[in-house]
Amino acid sequence: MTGYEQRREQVLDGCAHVFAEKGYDSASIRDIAKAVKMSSGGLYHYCINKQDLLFQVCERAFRSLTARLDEALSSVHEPKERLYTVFATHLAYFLERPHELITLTENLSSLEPPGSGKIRTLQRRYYEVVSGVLKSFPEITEESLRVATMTLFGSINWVHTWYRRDVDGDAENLARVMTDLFLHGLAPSYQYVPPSEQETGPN
Amino acid sequence: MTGYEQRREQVLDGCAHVFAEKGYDSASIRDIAKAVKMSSGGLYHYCINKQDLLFQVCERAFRSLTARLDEALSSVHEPKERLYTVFATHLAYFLERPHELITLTENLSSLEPPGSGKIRTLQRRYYEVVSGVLKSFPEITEESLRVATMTLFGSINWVHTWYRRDVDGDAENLARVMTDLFLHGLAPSYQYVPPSEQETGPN
DNA sequence: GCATCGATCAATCAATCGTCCGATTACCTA
DNA sequence: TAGGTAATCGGACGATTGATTGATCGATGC
Repeated sequence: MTGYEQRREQVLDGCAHVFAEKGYDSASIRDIAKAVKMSSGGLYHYCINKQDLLFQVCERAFRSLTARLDEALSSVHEPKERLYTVFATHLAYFLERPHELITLTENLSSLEPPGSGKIRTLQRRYYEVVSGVLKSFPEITEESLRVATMTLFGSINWVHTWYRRDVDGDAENLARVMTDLFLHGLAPSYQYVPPSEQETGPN
Repeated sequence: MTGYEQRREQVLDGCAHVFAEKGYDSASIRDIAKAVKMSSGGLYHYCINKQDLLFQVCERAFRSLTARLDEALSSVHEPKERLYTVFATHLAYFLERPHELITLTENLSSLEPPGSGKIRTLQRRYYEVVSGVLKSFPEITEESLRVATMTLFGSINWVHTWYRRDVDGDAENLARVMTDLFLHGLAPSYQYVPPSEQETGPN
């Protein structure tokens, strides 16, 4: 990796930090420059504008996250273990580089075309992989697959708002509890029936 | 309700719209003024500053959401039905006033003291109610209660990023699918055991 | 019909924004 | 050490920000 590329990595690290803590819109170029110990003008040797910085952060994060998941899933074939792998890989990445995933979940809506389109492609690919893992469970219906996948993403992407290392343990522990919740549910032996159907439906 | 209070409601509605669509930071006072058909100066008859507008939107949303959930839960006592009530109430509110809940989930981090503290109190109260519903399930352990509650919130608060009325149906349908997922899970008859424990643990 | 008062307006303030640019430094090669 | 390129700096630009002001509008009470 050249010196330029190394410095660029540092710049993107600083961007992720600032974006995650202040939000893209209220993070100024001068904030970022200060975080990477550079003048605001000097930043423009590593991007074409502020939008491009957000794009580069998101792209790098999505690519490395996807690469890790592909690698981890390649050696796991049992459905339940694959589900655990999804949780564990994503959560481990979050604990390792929280600012990147926070930027991804909190500031992706600030990304404008054409960058937003490219990121959406990476996002869709990640979705397909996770959705494929869920599809291997026989209980999943075509109707519930979409909701289940989105529910899983919601669960994972919300972690950064409440996670505390001293209370919630490491990624493996969290992944175990969440996997268990997704496999069992709260009351595995009962089927919920809305009140309007309770006279005729099973309970 | 006085004329002033009516106009104030309209102002807050407009704020919620603009905050939800542009985000608090990049929403300017002029954007809000245009949305409520008023000059930027005139807005300051209904707030002390821009922060106060965000606070008022969040407070109003949290109070009415909590009131609805309290009311709905007061006549439901069976655990599974109470869980469904949580989903249905929250999702119905989202479909009815999406901009308010989007503002709540996307822009709460832009709220500064002292307003943020007051909102956090309302938030905690809402958490306690939902957590209480989950606690009534015998399968819930003390360790998993926190994770389960936060997972539930993550699932619900993520809906605004993917929901499409034509694909995903109304609030009752969505609540039914999500309740089912939380009760059953994906593979209710199996218990997940991490690979490292597979030699000795049950499977 | 006059006075009063809350509501709203256009105009404006200093501050900060993203971006750009010429000057300057740092570093590598010959 | 000389020369050239890449990296960085500090200051400047016009535009926009949140906020404030005095003037004006319209309804209400007397």
